[in-house]
Amino acid sequence: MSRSSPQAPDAQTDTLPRQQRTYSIGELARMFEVTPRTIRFYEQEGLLAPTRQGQKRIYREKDRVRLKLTLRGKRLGFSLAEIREVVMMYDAMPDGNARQLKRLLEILADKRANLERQLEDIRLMRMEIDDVDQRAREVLRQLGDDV
Amino acid sequence: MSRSSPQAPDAQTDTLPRQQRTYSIGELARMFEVTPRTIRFYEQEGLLAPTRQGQKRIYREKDRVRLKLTLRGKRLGFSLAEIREVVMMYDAMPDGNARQLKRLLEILADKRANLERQLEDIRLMRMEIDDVDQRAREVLRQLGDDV
DNA sequence: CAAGCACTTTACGTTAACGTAAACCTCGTC
DNA sequence: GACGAGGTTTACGTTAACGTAAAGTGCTTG
Repeated sequence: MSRSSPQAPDAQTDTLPRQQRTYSIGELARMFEVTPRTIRFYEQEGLLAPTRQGQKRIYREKDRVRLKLTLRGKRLGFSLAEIREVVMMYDAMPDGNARQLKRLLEILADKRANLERQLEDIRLMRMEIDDVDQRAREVLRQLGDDV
Repeated sequence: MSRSSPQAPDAQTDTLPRQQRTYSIGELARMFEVTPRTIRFYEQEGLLAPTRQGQKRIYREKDRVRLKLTLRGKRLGFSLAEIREVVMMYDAMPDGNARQLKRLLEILADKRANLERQLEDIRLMRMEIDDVDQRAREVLRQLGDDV
């Protein structure tokens, strides 16, 4: 699997097949509308593992994807610890022992259950919002006659 | 709309039409699997407004529903501030002026958009979970041949 | 009446997830 | 060679959402 690293260190801009593209912290931050601080924090929490070029962080596709997944998880209300749990086990999978793998399956089932409940919650909350919306429009309409 | 309050202050147990039932803080806490502290905190944050009987808090149906909605909102990752915003405006609706109502509609649209994005997030995350699950089972199967 | 619940208030503690500030490199460029 | 744009580390600050502990109230039950 180890591919000989290309010796051209610089000269990348646009024509790269995306698998080899790299990103600076600022780039990623703009892409996902977060601050660099957030990205560094996620690294510190073990969610990202960029390489270095001198002292600067270099992010690969893998890191970008991880960041995306992390932010998605956050939007769904997962804690960074929960997210890390899955992500790290995913990485440890190839050489994972059976116990670890079964544990992973458990966690996944758990997350899935969580998602299902969220779906139901969304359904219910939608209905309530629609309801409130209706009423508000009603009142507005009647107010309109007055104005 | 004002119904004369029934004079029997005690003697309630089971036969009440649920609209008149009241709850203690402990009851509610058990019902929703939260601590009394949480419920008091929500009151302090303006999400609940129980009446008092002496110094004890008395919760009505309305409070129970609010608590339910609040917890649902929390499961979806909303902050208490966001939840309060909607809940309070909902209460202020009947005599709401047009500006307030339009603001409410804005907020609702916002929440709705949020929910839609969450739906998409859930869809994607489900797929990824399914994927990881698949792989894990694969590895487990091959490991099974070995064991 | 002592004991035990269930409740109360007050107040300080804790955790997660960053924000913010200061002080320092390291380029390209004017 | 000063400087501005990006990057770095270190470290303290902040906010939300409660937890936890202490000390008191009020009822009812042995």
